[in-house]
Amino acid sequence: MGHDKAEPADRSSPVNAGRPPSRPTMNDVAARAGVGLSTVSRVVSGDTRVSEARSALVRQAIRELGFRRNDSARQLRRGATESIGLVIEDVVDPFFSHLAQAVEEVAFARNSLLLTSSSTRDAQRTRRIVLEFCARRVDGLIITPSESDEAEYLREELDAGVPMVFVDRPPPGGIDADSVLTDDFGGARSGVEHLIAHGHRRIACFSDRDSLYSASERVRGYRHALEVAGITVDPTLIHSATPESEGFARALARMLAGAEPPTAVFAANNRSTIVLLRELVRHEMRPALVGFDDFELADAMSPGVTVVAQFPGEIGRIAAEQLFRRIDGARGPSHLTSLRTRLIVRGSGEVPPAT
Amino acid sequence: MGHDKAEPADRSSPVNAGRPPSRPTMNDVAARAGVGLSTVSRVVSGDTRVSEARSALVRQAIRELGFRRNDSARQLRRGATESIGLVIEDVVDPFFSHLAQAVEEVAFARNSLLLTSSSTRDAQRTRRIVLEFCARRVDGLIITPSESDEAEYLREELDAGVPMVFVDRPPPGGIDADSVLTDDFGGARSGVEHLIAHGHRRIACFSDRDSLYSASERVRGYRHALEVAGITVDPTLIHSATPESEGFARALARMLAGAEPPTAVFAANNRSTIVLLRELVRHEMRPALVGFDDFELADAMSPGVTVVAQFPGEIGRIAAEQLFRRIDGARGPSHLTSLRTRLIVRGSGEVPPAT
DNA sequence: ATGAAAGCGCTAACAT
DNA sequence: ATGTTAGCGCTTTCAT
Repeated sequence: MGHDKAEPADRSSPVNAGRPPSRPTMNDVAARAGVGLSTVSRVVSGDTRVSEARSALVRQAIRELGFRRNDSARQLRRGATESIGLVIEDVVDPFFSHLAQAVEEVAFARNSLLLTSSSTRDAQRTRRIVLEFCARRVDGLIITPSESDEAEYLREELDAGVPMVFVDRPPPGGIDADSVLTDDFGGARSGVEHLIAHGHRRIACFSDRDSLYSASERVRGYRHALEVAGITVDPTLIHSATPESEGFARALARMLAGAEPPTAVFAANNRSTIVLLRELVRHEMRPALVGFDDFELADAMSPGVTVVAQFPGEIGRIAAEQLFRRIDGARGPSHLTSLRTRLIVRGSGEVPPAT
Repeated sequence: MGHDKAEPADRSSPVNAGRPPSRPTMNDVAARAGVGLSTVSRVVSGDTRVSEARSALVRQAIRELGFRRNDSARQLRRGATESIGLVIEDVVDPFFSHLAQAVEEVAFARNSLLLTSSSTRDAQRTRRIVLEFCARRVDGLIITPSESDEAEYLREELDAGVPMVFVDRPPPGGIDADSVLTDDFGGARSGVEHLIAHGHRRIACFSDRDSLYSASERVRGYRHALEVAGITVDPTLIHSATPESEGFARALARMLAGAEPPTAVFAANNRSTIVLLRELVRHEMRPALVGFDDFELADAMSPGVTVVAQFPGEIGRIAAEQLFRRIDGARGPSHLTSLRTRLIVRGSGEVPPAT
């Protein structure tokens, strides 16, 4: 006696040794504990309407068998997965990892599992990830849309009842959904105004591809600040391309070697800032610099780097909370949340123009 | 005609407007296409043994209905989820985000979904995440064990047939499983030897809590390097605590203000390096510095920061590949993979001792 | 090539 | 308080 129980025949039999030993089910537990199936279900689900005696019996059997509820079955039956999906561009980018961290905290507190995947800025990949998440029947989605997202499949899923919140960029293709964004225009404007206030008139701008919402907004803010100050925008001082690309360093070198080199640089995103910092060290040049998006060690550089800080953690937290509100059934019109930036003065933005 | 099909009664009915409109199933598709259920299943699963005519019919119906296969049902039936779980400490830490990125790439290439959660170095949370992943029946797990992991539940899951690979630290509690680690001892030793070679004899060491495997290994490497060089280890020059803690900056200040201040500092992890860099800038002190683990902008500091680089991406890639080998049925004895570090010389480690 | 039917492991009525 | 039963939506024999 002791182990001649209702074990499925294939478990730990020599012939089957080492094969995926299909795990015990609630039925196995019920048999072992000598109770009904639903009693087991109740105990596992924390339903209180079970006598202490039977409950103990069940818990005992669970322990002996190493039972773990199969969530696939639970999800199928209940029609909800208690999970949400997050599509970001790149986990390695601190902006997105902070965003993801905040979303994870909210999800964790709600007992929801977070599925995160990186689109690597590839619209095809974004699409594949979103559809995969939907096939897994996530309760909702938080998405950083890729620049060229054709919105059709998103709209379909939205119509099918999957709540979505878009972050860092507005919903693509005029989709009507919640979104949480940084005030890119205002932030860029304030950063450039800061440089102007310190006497600069030749200010270069290094952004990202113009097809990216945030990139183009920031360039717009840059232009606006100049115009308001009565400074003519010089297009040769604007470089819009992926910071990782070859041309970036070359564009900088060209500007610095020009007839009227810029005395200040506005780096419109964290990767631009880093590339520029590296290049400026190499060239031993020290123009004034303001970066968009704060970064670790900005205060340990010499001089410290003045930045327009945005708040990725806040974006993530607000987006997740809004998403759960929708999941809980909130029906109102879609929200657009725009987050103010904050200028953090550290030294690099206050360097006066070289005379 | 046109929409009087076999729709479940509750879909898009006025009374139910806006409620989770339960999505169409394969049955709905079959009815609409006028074919059998299994034909739909075959088409969706890419089974070729379906006539082109019927296949087209099915795909048409799928499009019209916006059908997406319910993976919960599929998983339940098939007994596999095509997903793996990854438990890291903190997504925001570049070490872990690079690790996660590499795992994601391998999983993506295998059509497996990656579930990532952060333990925040909390053993309870680690446990909850692991059990959650197991309830979802992930095909396998990659785990950074928390320092105080009691290994029992891990062993149980392992015995239940869940493949596991441990990263950055060996399997806890003598569990017999694959692992992928950095050569922490050797790396620390080489970093400290580099400082010694540049004439330093008073070398401080800032590590993490000693209960962390990698932290204690690195301190061991530090001690070993000193001993081999015939330098007496001064315990007042060793600080082992979470870099985020209050005491860290104070410990540094105390050492620098001491009778025989260190002329060099060994920072045993990336967060220590960053905290130290910040503090040294504040104090305007420039002792020689070697950090363990490379970081962005290490080359843009002045001087550039010399580091013992480890390769989190490699760790992640190797761990994921090993995991999938196990998932595919590989049965051999467990592997321990140890990755060499590389010293990257940038300036801060070559500062001579102050005279 | 196609369809009918069984059943994966669970939850939620519905009995008792 | 407890047990019985009917599915959730899919895959997979097994017939045809």
